[in-house]
Amino acid sequence: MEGSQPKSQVKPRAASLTRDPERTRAAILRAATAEITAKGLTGARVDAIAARAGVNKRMLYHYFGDKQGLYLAVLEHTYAAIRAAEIGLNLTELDAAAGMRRLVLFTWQYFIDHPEFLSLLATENMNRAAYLKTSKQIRTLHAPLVGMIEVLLKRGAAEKVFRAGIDPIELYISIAALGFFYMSNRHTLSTIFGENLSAPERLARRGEHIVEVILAFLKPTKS
Amino acid sequence: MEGSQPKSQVKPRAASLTRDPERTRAAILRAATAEITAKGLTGARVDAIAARAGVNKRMLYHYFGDKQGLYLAVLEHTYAAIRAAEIGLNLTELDAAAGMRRLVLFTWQYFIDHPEFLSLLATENMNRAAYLKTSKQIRTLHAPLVGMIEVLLKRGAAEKVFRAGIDPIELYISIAALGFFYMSNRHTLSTIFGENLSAPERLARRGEHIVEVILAFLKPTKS
DNA sequence: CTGCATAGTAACCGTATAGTTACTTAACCG
DNA sequence: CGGTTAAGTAACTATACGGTTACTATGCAG
Repeated sequence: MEGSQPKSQVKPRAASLTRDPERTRAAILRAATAEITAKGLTGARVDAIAARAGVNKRMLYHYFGDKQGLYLAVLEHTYAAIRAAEIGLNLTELDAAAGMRRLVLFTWQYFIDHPEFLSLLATENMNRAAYLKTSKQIRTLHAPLVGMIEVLLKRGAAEKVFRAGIDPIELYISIAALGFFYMSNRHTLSTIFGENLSAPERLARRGEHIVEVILAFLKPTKS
Repeated sequence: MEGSQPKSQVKPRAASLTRDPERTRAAILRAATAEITAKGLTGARVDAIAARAGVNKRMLYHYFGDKQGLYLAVLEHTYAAIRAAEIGLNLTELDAAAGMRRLVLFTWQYFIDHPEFLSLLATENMNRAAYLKTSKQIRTLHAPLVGMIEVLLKRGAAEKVFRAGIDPIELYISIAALGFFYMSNRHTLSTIFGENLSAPERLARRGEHIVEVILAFLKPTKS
């Protein structure tokens, strides 16, 4: 352990000193995501991002132009990540109700696992979606869950286990809302109610609650 | 209109030049609320707040200590306002289902009318509720809607129009979530879906959707 | 009617911050 | 292998920003 290896000193510090644009770019993006989602766009400091990434500040400007360009890259990267995860969801083997349950729980779990996505959306909505509107990339990334919901609704209606005439976008918003609000506002809610809403058992309970609410809404009225 | 009144010139400019601590304080608070809810705490500029309020910047420090003190005052004032509105809600004359409908629509309408409340909560959650936790005032301001929901749930269960065993806090969070998320994320959602979610008819439709979702969840299962 | 506390003004200040300049060094291509 | 391009560094800069200093004016208590 304490011995030095005089033999193979060809590139002892190569891994960290060798130039590697992709790694540097990725490190900046990671650091920026952490800093911006923790402090917001205006609260984030470019010096802090550079320090966190372990790169010279100049590199942020080299790769991303300016702070706003970096923010846009973070936004696009984060949206691309959730879209990719959504596309990985396969519901074809399940019946309509089980498929809907899986879709709802998938969404809920994604929010639990990716608080940075919630923070970033909050930040971008404070900006009135100004950056999102400029991103052609994100606007071509259609939300696949809406399409999946549409299919489930049709199948469910055919199987007579769901009501007909439900708007998939309205439903998608509700599924997202029930999880998003709980997670994104967990700090104020926990304070107001004097309960720790982030406790694992509380999160599991919330997931079941959301499923119940959505399935109750979809259930045909026996009249 | 154009004539001057030479008679009563005792205090011609009195209203704007006379000292008036309460009015000045209120003007600062109003301006700070607008600036902070538009830009966030870190994005808000004390010079902008002073200019908007039409007062000397020094006065912000005179009345509120520093920027953080001003933010806390905005937070407390905004929470006090919603609590006051909630207390004004009277559901005693309605049956359980009608009462629940009114409570849900009241919450929804409050979010529509008070976007500053939504922005401020988003900002405070980015702060991980750090300021809320320091405010004894807000923490003594219990959410009255939870109590009202509890009463409605009991009455509804007795009338056999609601299921039994529903947690009022979980339900409160869901009622808030279905409206809050839609409004607070309306900019990104409108962009993604290419629809204007802020259109009045869309808001009305959303209100009815939320009522439907909540009442379906409360409905007893005929099994 | 005066003097003292408080409301209010204007100019100022230190520093934090986004962004730049001027330069060096590695890598790759012909 | 040499030279052009891109990756990377260090030091710097202009300014925006939160906060302060030093002062003036008002109004009310005694």
